[in-house]
Amino acid sequence: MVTLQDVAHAAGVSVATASWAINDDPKARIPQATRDRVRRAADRLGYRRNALARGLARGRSDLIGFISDGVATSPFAGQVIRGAQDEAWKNGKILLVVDTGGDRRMEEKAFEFMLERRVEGVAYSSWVHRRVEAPRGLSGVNTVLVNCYDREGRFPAVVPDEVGGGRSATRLLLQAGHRRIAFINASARTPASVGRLKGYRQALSEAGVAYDPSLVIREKEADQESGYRAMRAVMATGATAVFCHNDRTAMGFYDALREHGLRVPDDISVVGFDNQEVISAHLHPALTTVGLPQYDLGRMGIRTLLTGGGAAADLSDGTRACSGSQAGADSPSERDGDSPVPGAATGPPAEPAVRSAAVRTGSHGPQLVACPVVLRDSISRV
Amino acid sequence: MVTLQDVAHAAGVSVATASWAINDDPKARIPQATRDRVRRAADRLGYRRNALARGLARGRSDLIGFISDGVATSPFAGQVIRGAQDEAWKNGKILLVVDTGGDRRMEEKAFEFMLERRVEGVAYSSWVHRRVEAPRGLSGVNTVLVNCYDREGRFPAVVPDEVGGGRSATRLLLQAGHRRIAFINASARTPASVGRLKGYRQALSEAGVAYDPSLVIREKEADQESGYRAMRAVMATGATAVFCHNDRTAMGFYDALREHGLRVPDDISVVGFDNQEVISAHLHPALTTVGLPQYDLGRMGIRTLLTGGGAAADLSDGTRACSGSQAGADSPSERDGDSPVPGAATGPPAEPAVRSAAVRTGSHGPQLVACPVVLRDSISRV
DNA sequence: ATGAAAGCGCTAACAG
DNA sequence: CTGTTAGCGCTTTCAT
Repeated sequence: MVTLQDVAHAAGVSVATASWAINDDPKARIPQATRDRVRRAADRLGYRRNALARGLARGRSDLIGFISDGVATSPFAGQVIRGAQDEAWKNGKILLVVDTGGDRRMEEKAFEFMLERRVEGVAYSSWVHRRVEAPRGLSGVNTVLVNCYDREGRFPAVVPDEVGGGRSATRLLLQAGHRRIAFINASARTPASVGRLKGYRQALSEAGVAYDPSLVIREKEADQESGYRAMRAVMATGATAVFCHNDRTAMGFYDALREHGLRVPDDISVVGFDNQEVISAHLHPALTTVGLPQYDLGRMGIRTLLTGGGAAADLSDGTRACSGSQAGADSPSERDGDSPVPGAATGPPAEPAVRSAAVRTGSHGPQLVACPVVLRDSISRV
Repeated sequence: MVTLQDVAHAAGVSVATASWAINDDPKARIPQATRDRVRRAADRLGYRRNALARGLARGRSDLIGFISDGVATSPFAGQVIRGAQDEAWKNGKILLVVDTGGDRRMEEKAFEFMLERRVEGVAYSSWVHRRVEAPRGLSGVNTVLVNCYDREGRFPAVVPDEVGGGRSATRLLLQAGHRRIAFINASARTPASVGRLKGYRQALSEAGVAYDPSLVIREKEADQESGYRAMRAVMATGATAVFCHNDRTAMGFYDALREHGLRVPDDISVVGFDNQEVISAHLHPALTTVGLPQYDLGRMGIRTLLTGGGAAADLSDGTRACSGSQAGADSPSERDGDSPVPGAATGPPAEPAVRSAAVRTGSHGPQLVACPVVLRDSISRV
């Protein structure tokens, strides 16, 4: 293993100089010639920095912990990690990911590991948007909650804007001329069910349509079975459109419909939620739905962690703060510039993708990330 | 930040003694009393080991790199990570996960990061089972390929036993009395399409059923559309059962069937592949299918990395080597014991779950992991 | 502009 | 049985 000392020696300079050259430290004024000489020596010898030593000396690890209760469980979580990773990377940090499967014991072990590794913060994320019992052990560490929040609001949190999403979904139907719109909702009081219902009501109200409770079909779960079962009830209401709590529910609804010889969107328009691609993109006809801003949840989570707030960060790179319900329809485009990176040699690749995120930054409560509308073919004008 | 020195001081011993006590080093013979005294001092002060310093001193990081081209993309990859993580953990190691989204540039950066971190090995995994161009940079590092393999076989690899899986799927149908079994396959020559076809033929041949090429419907892709489209062709063959290349294909097939007023399994029996739960578990009727051994791929990958071979590892903990095609039907149960862990204080939680993996260990070619059969309701006896 | 040297927190000989 | 001490590889004053 070749060390900085070797490089210094080979380049005929001291280790100190070598160090400065390698990391091209701006505050060390070294002539370009020397820099190059060191660089070349390093390349020639195949030198590679030792992050352990570096971390020890600098007192920072450039590591960020990411605890998930289920990357595994869900087609969902993956994108969150992607977002988190990209943002971390952009700041010269790297993610230490642990999937605990929700196991408390594992969670604690995970903390232990991370703290020993001297992570600079930890993002605690949930598979499903929910309130969590903020695990003790988190206190004392720079923390952010992703796709979840704690009751006391002790930790900054970033979650999807369920209300805005429900509103967008309903608006889609309203804008297509529907007035009698059913809503198959889950009965458990989750952020999703409460929020989406609220959004549904807001949209109706905005459109001057009276809220009719009998149009809301409550199902215990929100899965295929529910949608399947709810179909009769929905059709009985005489609704011309239905907002399904999620894509899985919509899938079941499609099933039931087909068995009765009914068709989407001719007999009824449908909009889902979650944009679970395997389902929504491949149903017949493809399902118009509202997506979860997974990537952005991860991204904003890490950003919040790194800036210790988030609000400042939003403005700093073009992401616009909005009222929390213009959801996706017109979220601002944002180009990620090449932000300066600590330790230029380890700078991340430029992120070419243009991603968007409409974020509401309230001083109270979790940070809301807008849910984008995904237009497909399950709505017909009336 | 409290250091070992502080603890030593508080306990009235030297740092060396404190170190031994904390890590209860077996080869240091320290009276229990002293150990306890140190431990208590540590607890009292809230001491936490510094893995950076420790790693630097010991010359090992206890870090393993895991590069994925898509945790994000796929509901699949998650379980692989889980398996990898659990196995790593069991050995006192922790995973450094990077999702490159398949981007070459990012891949290289990922290597860089990992090598700087002095990972003890890297698992390079693909979202879909395929041959990969082993990225340069891997040479020189302890490596294992997961769910992929390189042409030259330079690296140890662990992949699902597609042949065995195809065979199991077909057998299921055969055992139910079917003789005319169609196979909707993807036409691209992927490990999945050639392997599953091979397995299909093997099963037929074993059952003394002649192979009839006209029963194999080739579709460009293997998605919902394909299944949907293939339905007519399948029914035209007069088959009483069909083996779909994957669950998505089966989903499309179901769709088409229903539109024609046909029913599963009365009009035709169906078996899928992949066990993509969102789909298979929730179709009507639920789809019998063959699963991908995702968790075990990850697990075996890391094990192979750690033991530098895999063969030895298999025998060492009860996993049986088999001929490579008894696939899942009767894979042995295995209980993960609490293997001894370097640095007892960081030992992983006991893994209570009983997982199984039938593995073929050939000296040539990738290590094969069996694909388990998942029985549901889409097959009827004939 | 560059070098010498003092750590960073811990481990592992080596002494006693 | 326990303490002393020399590193691990790098960063960062402080001199020069």
